[in-house]
Amino acid sequence: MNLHSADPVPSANHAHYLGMIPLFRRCKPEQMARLAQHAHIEHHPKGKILFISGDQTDSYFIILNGWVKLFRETLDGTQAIVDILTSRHMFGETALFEDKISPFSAEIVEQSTLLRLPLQVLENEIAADPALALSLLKVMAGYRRQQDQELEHTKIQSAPQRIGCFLLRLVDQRITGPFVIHLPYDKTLIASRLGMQPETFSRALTRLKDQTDIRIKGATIEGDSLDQLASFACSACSSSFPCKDKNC
Amino acid sequence: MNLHSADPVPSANHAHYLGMIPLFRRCKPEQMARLAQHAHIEHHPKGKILFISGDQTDSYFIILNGWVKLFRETLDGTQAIVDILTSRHMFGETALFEDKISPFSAEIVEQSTLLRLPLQVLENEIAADPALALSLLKVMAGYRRQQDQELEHTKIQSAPQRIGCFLLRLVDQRITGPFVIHLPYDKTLIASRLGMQPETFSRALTRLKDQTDIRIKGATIEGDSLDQLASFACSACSSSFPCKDKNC
DNA sequence: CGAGGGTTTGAAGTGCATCAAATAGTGTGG
DNA sequence: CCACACTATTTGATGCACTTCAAACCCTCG
Repeated sequence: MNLHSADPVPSANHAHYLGMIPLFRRCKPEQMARLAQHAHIEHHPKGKILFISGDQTDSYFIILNGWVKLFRETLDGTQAIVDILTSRHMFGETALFEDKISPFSAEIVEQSTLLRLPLQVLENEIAADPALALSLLKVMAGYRRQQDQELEHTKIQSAPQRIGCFLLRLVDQRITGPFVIHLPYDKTLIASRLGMQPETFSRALTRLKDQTDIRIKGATIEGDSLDQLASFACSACSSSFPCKDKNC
Repeated sequence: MNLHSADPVPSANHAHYLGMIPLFRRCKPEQMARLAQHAHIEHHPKGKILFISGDQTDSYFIILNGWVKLFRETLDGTQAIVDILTSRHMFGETALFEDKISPFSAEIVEQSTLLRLPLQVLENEIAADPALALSLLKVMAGYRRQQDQELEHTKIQSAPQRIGCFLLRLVDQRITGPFVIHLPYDKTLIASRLGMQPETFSRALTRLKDQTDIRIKGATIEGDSLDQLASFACSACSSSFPCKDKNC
């Protein structure tokens, strides 16, 4: 397996990908071209560490496909997962405001294709374009709200409720009829994403099944309506269902 | 007690306060004057609710003195405390990126003097001045890192460790000799700030005392060196002591 | 088929929450 | 200055949720 392969296609072609993420949605074509000017595509195998918390870094990334885990770890090796991201998510841009030091580590958890972009160019564009700065501010405010809710959840939701909330974020919450959910990655990884042990996850999922009407077959979960799931999961949440922005 | 008293002094005099907070430290005098143009000073008694999560809001605040609690609550009344702030802290500016809806509630926990400022003016200045936008981005990145660490702490630190970490944030971490710490507010409030019950706080503080060399007399805590406290509290933390920016 | 990782189940332990009650501390009016 | 009321804090007893350790099971893939 190749650890990293660069794509020879000219950078201008990569600008197209930038339009997929919220931060750059309103950029003008020439600005996108500048932002993408030194971009290149990278393929990474499962397990690859992109960078370590505390590292100096010059790049930020957009995920074209695959899954990436952001985490921090203590001296004794315990991991605290910051987030797990997939297609159309961006990461690493935070380093721009931390003296180019990344506040977390990043690891590929499913074989992934990434677009690597230079922080320097982003910095220049932000300094010159208040609209882009405002856009990034909005994105950061969103991160913050998401984190707020996560904190709230770990404090006041039970393990089964956190799982229910996690499941709700995997589907289109507007659908009213039957639904099918495919767990996007390992149950073990979901468990640590939710801050619990694999054993706890397994048992909590069983409890969730008993208390709602969902059915579980391996990594597939289905049910006849989201209502029961939502009322179970969201009863200990300050925001109401359906959750804005898929953050329960 | 008066619920709210406006100050008659012209707004230009208030610009001086803006220089105290990181966001505005580098602003030019005329920009500060514009930012402060509709500011006014408010005095609020303990218990006063400034605004409720979900409220439309037009103002942000700078605390001149006192203590303010930011929190969210669920349908059943459980509170999740977002932060507790004092002099030289700013709050409420997040609403700018959330359609002027505040994502949390704010309550005065100790009689406070606040400077109330209009969001609209801040919005205008940011849109016109990339340097100010960058400054706000830096502030927001700081919030994010702080939250990240808080999340990590609630997940992997024990109650006594969280208290130790909280204490370390109250002192100048560079001092090497004996130290004295005064708890800034109610133990009950500290407990909920740290996401635990008052009873748990009391017991955890006792356990912390047993495992380190600190001495406790009411709201005063002292010891001969921070080392032992730090090595106890920070062993389950991804950042190392002394903690950058007083965030252990 | 057999090896190995992911997942589940069982049993026991730990830490925090909860309920209840005692104690300390603070401010009040007499 | 004292007694009282009220709140903050501590202590005790008990319960529950999650963790930990151990082992079984299952599923995939060579």
